[in-house]
Amino acid sequence: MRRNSGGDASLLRRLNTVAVLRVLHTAGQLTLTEVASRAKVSRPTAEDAVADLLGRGLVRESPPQDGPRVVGRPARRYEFNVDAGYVLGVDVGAHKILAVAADLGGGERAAHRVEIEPELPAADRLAEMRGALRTVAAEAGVKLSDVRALGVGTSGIVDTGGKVTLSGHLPGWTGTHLPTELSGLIAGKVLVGNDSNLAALGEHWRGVARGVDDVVYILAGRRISAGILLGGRVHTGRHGAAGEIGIMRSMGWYDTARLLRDGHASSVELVNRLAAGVAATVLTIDPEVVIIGGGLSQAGDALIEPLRTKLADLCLYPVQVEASTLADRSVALGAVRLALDEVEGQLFDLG
Amino acid sequence: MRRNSGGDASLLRRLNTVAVLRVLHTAGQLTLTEVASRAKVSRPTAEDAVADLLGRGLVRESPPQDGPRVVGRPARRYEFNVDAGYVLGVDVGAHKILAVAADLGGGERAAHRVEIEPELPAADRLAEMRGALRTVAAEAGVKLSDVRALGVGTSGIVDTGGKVTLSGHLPGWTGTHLPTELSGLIAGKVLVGNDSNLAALGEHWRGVARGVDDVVYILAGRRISAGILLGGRVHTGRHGAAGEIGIMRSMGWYDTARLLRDGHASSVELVNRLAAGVAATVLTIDPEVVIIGGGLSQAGDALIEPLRTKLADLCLYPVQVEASTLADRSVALGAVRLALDEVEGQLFDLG
DNA sequence: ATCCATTACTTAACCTGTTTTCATAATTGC
DNA sequence: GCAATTATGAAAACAGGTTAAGTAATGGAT
Repeated sequence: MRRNSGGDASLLRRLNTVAVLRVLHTAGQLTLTEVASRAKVSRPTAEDAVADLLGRGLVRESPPQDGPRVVGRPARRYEFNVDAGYVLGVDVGAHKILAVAADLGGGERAAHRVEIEPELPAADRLAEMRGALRTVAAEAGVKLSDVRALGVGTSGIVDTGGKVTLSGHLPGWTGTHLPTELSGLIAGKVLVGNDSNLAALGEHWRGVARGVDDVVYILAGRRISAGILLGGRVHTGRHGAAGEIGIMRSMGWYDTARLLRDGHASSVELVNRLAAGVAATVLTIDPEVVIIGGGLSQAGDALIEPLRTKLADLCLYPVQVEASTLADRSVALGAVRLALDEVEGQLFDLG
Repeated sequence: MRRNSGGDASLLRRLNTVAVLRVLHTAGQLTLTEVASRAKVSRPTAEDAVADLLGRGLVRESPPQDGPRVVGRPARRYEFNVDAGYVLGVDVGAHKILAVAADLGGGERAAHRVEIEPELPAADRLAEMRGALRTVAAEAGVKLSDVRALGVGTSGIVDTGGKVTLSGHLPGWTGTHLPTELSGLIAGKVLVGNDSNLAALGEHWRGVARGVDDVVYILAGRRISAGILLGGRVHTGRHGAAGEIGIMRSMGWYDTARLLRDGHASSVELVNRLAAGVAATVLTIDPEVVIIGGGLSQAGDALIEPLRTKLADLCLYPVQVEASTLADRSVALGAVRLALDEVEGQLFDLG
């Protein structure tokens, strides 16, 4: 909200209205008196703002409380209207498409999963994706015109405009401009993110990284990449390629993955190579927590424990290492969160 | 400036005053009409704000223009008062202490350099530092009571509170809490940063990274570490250890440095090992530019050119590689910038 | 030297929005 | 039914910003 220009009284009104909305968004149901005190405005101002927000459908009156009555005239209660709009999030991977619908409060309304073939051409993949999004919206009872933003998580490298500039293993996927392909579907904006970055965002929101703002998420499977959250925000880098540590020579992940597939690699060697790559990232970023996700994370403590030990040896400071708790839903949830961030930015940054 | 509470008309006044100050800070000399139009307030409001800022000494009237006169009543011109306060920056290293004094406009007023012995005990090093700061202030004609902030750059790992939690080669330096040691000296706040981070900040401000917001600065000498700027802000990490890539096993910098000292390492091997370490950081961060500084950077193009080639080979995207242009002044300048950021934050975030 | 065009400065009236204050409404407990 | 308590609503007071009109200072033309 870094304004570098001034304003008149109408700015003040917008500021106060946003402050009231914010208060109602973070707290649950509140009386006008509570709203006024939390937003640090007088009661009449709070009343004005709430009336305004009611008119715009962003706030609604809560049903009467059934709790123990107290003395005095009972106050009306108001709450953020989570049905003021909806967002969709979708994870499009090699083997599956997972779409999730949520309300503006972040409440999940529906999820829909489609299994697909890795070899599926880009056009068909896109068609499946559109179908999954339509289905999940229908299941949630959400009209696509009420969808305020759509988050998309995809493997590969995504530039700031939402174009997939490099995808190693999805046929024809490189060069796909996802906002163009999907913008006709919904009313709102389309936001695209790299899968490991969105997985990090998902774990930050609903998973093991709740409350932790500096996070590295390691997506470990056939390939390996890292998703990076700094200050709670996704770090994408100049080309959107931040965290693409899989091609690091010294790490030898390609070789390891090949050996692993052929059954030649011992788990000790696997852990050592994984640890070397993770250490490079941890030493660079110095995060608070490292989350292990992707196919390899299904190994559970058998992988995590030795990795912890090895990492403690390689790094300057011990770093918390955790397994993903959202399994293969983390990317889709991160996509939802990306969409929610966009909508909340619109709601809170002006009026 | 993320306010989550509202306000009354007095907030509006503070907002407008800050907007006017900002306009005057970024532009040079402006007439009231220009101020009003740039700050998007009416002329009387701009006049009020300027009068207020004049009273607080943050703005001053400019001397009459000597340019070609135009028709009409000549306007008075106002400018940000760079003498409203001063900042100091100091780089304390193994071999030297470099202190710089600057005004609030970032103009350098004096610099003072002291050569010291690497073995100097911490107490003596602190004493030399205080002396250098007093000297540079005196040379600049600045009273220490007018110093609004002091930035300190030191090698080693610095936590968020400004304590040196780990310093490998300065005797007794580990555990030094620099704000405590130096706060009696000046009126303002003491801010501490790691040397490579501040070097990155310095290059961003006055060096080769001007206008580039995602920067990795490689401090390469006996030891190696990286300073990281993301979105123009220093990234320190959880423990302040972000960029401490020197201990990375796969990189073998320790060995290389030893071989180098003994004359056994070829420059090819040196470049290869350096490139491996830098690539690990570049792949993780995906910065726009990599700056090579420290002792090794004196090799100039003989180092930079092969490094560019090797990095292009190791990384996914070609990254711009440049030699530091500030030589051994980058840390001190970064320390000045750190102090200026603090002061500007105070000036602009409220009134 | 005087007057005019031009631009800057100053002041007063008006508007928007917030706060304070006071009166009124709705509920519980006796 | 009445007192105590708490919420609601309306009016007056206040602060700050904008618009608009008048005043001051300068260069150039006559």
